[in-house]
Order: sequence, then structure tokens, then C-alpha cells
Amino acid sequence: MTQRVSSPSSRGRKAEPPSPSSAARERLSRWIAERGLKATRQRDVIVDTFFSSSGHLSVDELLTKVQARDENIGAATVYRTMKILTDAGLASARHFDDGQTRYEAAMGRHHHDHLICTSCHQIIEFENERIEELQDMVARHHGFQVTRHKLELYGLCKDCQGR
Amino acid sequence: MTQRVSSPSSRGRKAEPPSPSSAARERLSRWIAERGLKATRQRDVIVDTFFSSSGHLSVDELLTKVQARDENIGAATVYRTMKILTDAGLASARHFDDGQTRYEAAMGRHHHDHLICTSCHQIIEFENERIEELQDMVARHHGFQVTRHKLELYGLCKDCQGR
DNA sequence: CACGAGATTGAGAATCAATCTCAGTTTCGA
DNA sequence: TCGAAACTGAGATTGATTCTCAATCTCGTG
Repeated sequence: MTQRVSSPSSRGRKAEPPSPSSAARERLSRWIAERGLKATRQRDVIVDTFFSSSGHLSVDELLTKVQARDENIGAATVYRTMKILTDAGLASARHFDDGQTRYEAAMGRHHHDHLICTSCHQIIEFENERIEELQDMVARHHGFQVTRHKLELYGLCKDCQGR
Repeated sequence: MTQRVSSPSSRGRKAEPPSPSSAARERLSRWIAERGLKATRQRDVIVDTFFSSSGHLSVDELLTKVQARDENIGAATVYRTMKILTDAGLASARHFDDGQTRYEAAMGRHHHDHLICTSCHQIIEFENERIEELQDMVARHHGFQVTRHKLELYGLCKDCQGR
């Protein structure tokens, strides 16, 4: 909210640094081309903003950042674009218990779960192979074929426990 | 939707079995009395309907059943009553990925997690002490103090895999 | 048993996130 | 350059849940 993307005082020059998300952007171009979609300025701004951010962004947070760059971009377009990004496997949607969909970059990332601080809303990611194995065991035991799972631990992070 | 509670062809005889929910109802009376709330006919109907059902009921499903007994009871009252039941620790709210809050009876039940069939929407409960332990380990490792967690495995149940 | 303060109720309005509609705009291959 | 088809923004709509409020009900007290 108070966070603002420091607009790089572009003076026409576009330094073109090898952004870490360039691979994602390429993949998106391909995805878009492959199915007859179209590349648009709005999508570029949204995708760019999304990949230059980190963490688990809600649509609202993303919209705010996006509108700091182009105030005319509407919420519907952000929703639509994030859906495309998700379909393309470049972002993944998360539904924590605050009723808002949050997105995180997914470029070749390994599956992981989350620790969520209910006080400061910090989100920590973790992976635990052993837990995954046990989950598979449980599923197998019930004849279930699991396609995805969700493991979320809610509580107080280190910093929020004293207070 | 097409599912209907098979009315047990009651023929007048009501064996009066020591309902498993009577303890819950007593606890609720106490809870209500303790904080100056009031017992009402609507609440009785809702609570009764809830405890005579099994599984993970959505508010909508519960409302339908409730209105079969008293068509004048409104949705708001069902929402309000389930909130009380939850606060009293007699029901617990679950938020699976279908955007509806579902409630299950909680009377002295042990914590458990869920396997959810994305095809027939069957929900299977399970407990796994080992997973809980590992979760605690992960939390500890991050200095987190976990207050609750959510583990849901989505996929196809045994019956839905062939089809 | 009647009273009455305060809790409860139902209906509809209000919220909130997310989706849909639609008329005007933009993209991109021919 | 053209035009079919995809996009876009604004505002309407949906769906779940909560809120508002006037009318009603509950329950301890006299």
C-alpha cells in the first residue's frame, strides 16, 4: 500500500538489465503466441510488475503497484492477466485464510508449503520431503490419487511472539 | 444437490436412542447461559439439524435441511448460530477450495486432516501423528509458534479414478 | 404472571472478492 | 493498410457472508 515501485525515471533510455524474470517473459510470449492471444501494453506492465515484486502478492496489492505505473489499467485486466500467468505455469495462486487470492512466481520452482504469521502476515516457505512422503502414504492407504495438496501452518513468527 | 437425506421410513416408532449430541447440546446451553445469550426455537432447530447430520455441511446445505423443518428460519440466523457453535468449540469451520465454509461437529474430537475428492466431493478424514511431529519440527526450526494448521490432499478417490 | 431490558430474528441492504458484459480499442497476420 | 478477433475499462453481476433495523422473543424480577 505505502509501497511504491520506484519508477526508474526512464528518460527514454531502457538500460535493459538481464532481469531474472526474462525467461518467464519469454515463456509467456510463446504461450500467448501459441494460442492466438495477443501481446498488449497492459499485460506487459502487469507481468513486469509482478515479476519485479517478490513474495505473495494479492491482486489488490499488485493492482496498486500496477496503477502506480499506469493509472488506467483496471482491476479486471489484472485478474485476467494473473489467470493467464497461472495457466501458463508462471505464477501460482494461493488461498490462505484471509479470503484473498495471492500469487507467487512459479518459474520452475519446486513445490513448497507455508508458515503464515497471523500477526504480521509474514509468509515463510518451506519444503519437507519427509512430510510429502507421509502424505503419499496416507493417500495410498485410502486408495486416493492426489493431484495437489495444501499444507499451511498458522501461528506467530519469531518476531511476533513477544508481543 | 440431487442428494437427499433418505428419510428412514419412520413408522411412528421413535426408539429414543441416547443421542450422541445430547452432550453437545448441554454444553451449548451452558455456554449460552454463561454469557447472557438466549435460547431460541430457531437455534434449537438449527443445532438439532446440524448434530443429526454428519459430514462436512455447508451453510447452504444446512439451511436447506433447517428450512425443511421450519421454512421461516433465515440464512442469517444459520450463519449466526454456526458462529456460536464454533465459538463454543462444538463445531469447527473448514474452508476447502470450493469457496464455501463447511462445518463439522467438533465435540471432543481429535485434530484431523482431510482427503478431498475433486470429482465426487467425498471427504475422508485422517490423522497422522508423524506428520504432526514433522510440522512441529519445521515450525520450531523457523522459530514459529504454530496455533493451528491445515493439511488438505486433493485428488481422486478410489471410486472416481476409473472414470 | 406481567414487565421490560436486552438479545434475537428475518429481510433486505451492504460488503468483498472475483467474474461477466459490452462497447470502444488494439493487435497482428495477410 | 485492413479487418477479424482478441483486449480493455467501467460498471453490473454473482456468490458468500455480514450488517442493519424494526419487530419479536426470552427470561430474571417483582
